[in-house]
Amino acid sequence: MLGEVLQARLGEMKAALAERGVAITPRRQRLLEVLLASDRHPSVSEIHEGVKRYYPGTSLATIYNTIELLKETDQVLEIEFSGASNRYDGRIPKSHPHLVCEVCEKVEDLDIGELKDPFEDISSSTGYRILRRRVDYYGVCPDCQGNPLASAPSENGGKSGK
Amino acid sequence: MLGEVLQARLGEMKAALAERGVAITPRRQRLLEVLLASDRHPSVSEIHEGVKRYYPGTSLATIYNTIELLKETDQVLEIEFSGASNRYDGRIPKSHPHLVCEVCEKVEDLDIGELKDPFEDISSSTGYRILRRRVDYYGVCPDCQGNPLASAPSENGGKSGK
DNA sequence: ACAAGCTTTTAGAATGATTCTAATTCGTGG
DNA sequence: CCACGAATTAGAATCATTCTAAAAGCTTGT
Repeated sequence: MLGEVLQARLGEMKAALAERGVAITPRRQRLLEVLLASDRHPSVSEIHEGVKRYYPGTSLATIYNTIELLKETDQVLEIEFSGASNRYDGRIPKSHPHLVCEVCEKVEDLDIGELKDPFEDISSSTGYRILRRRVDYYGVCPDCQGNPLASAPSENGGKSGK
Repeated sequence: MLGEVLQARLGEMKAALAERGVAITPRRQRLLEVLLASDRHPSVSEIHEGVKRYYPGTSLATIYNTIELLKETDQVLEIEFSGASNRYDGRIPKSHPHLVCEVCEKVEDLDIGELKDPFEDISSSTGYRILRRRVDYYGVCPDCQGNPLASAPSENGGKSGK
């Protein structure tokens, strides 16, 4: 179960998709729930695993397709990485800062009281039409500082080794 | 020719590499010059092209290898993209904000008077050891707002279509 | 000049995330 | 029950990046 804040988000996402003219199929419903259930900023393959637990035959392409729809409707925030899988935030789809551990690849929300969003300033001083912002801090989380391999997601110490 | 500020940077980069114990080979010298000569935040393949003009047989692997050395010595800032090539800033290797045009894939430095770098604050409030920061704004540059295809780097409108 | 032992470079294969394609299946309205 | 568009699938294709093994280049000591 999701809790009422997340239930509200689920409703928003479904409404946005419906508005866009696409069906909320069982797989998509499940995908949204998996996305919202985790605060880990899941990757496509983590979401795939979660959906497959209910709908075993589900193809990866379905996850990519639906994520694309969510991006188009501004219902998910994509956090891109070049050497590893992208990560997704369905709980808070608008730009906000993250903390990324380079050892265990954890991605956390960083709560700092609205750092004076200079969207408008930047837009007017540069002439750009600003669509989104990325503010992320990269480092080593407390858990990984003592035992660098303890929380590693794979046998190679956390580097995805694309 | 590079101008004296960039000459100084070139010297720093070479010193850092030498300190690290690697040779400044002709190819590497040229690579550094190519990297510094452009304010376009070149990709690996752009750098490759620039080096090949002087040393035609140069392999892509050499560029990747040397970029890796520069990263290890904090002499280049890597700006990662998941659906396109990474971009590199050799002129200002420490974290600083950028403006990214999603149409023509231009990457520009954004000069806003040091936005109160909260490295220490974040470090102490979260326990993370912060290594670097990413602050980038994504949008559409003035050139691309009128004629969306005019500045497209490829025939598909700027999407690299990985 | 030569050989040993290093670093650098190379070509090509391997990897892995993402996207594309064509075919199949599903669901709904008639 | 059928037709039609949307959703889904398996697998191929793409592309940046990394890896590997071999070849080439330097440097030092003789």
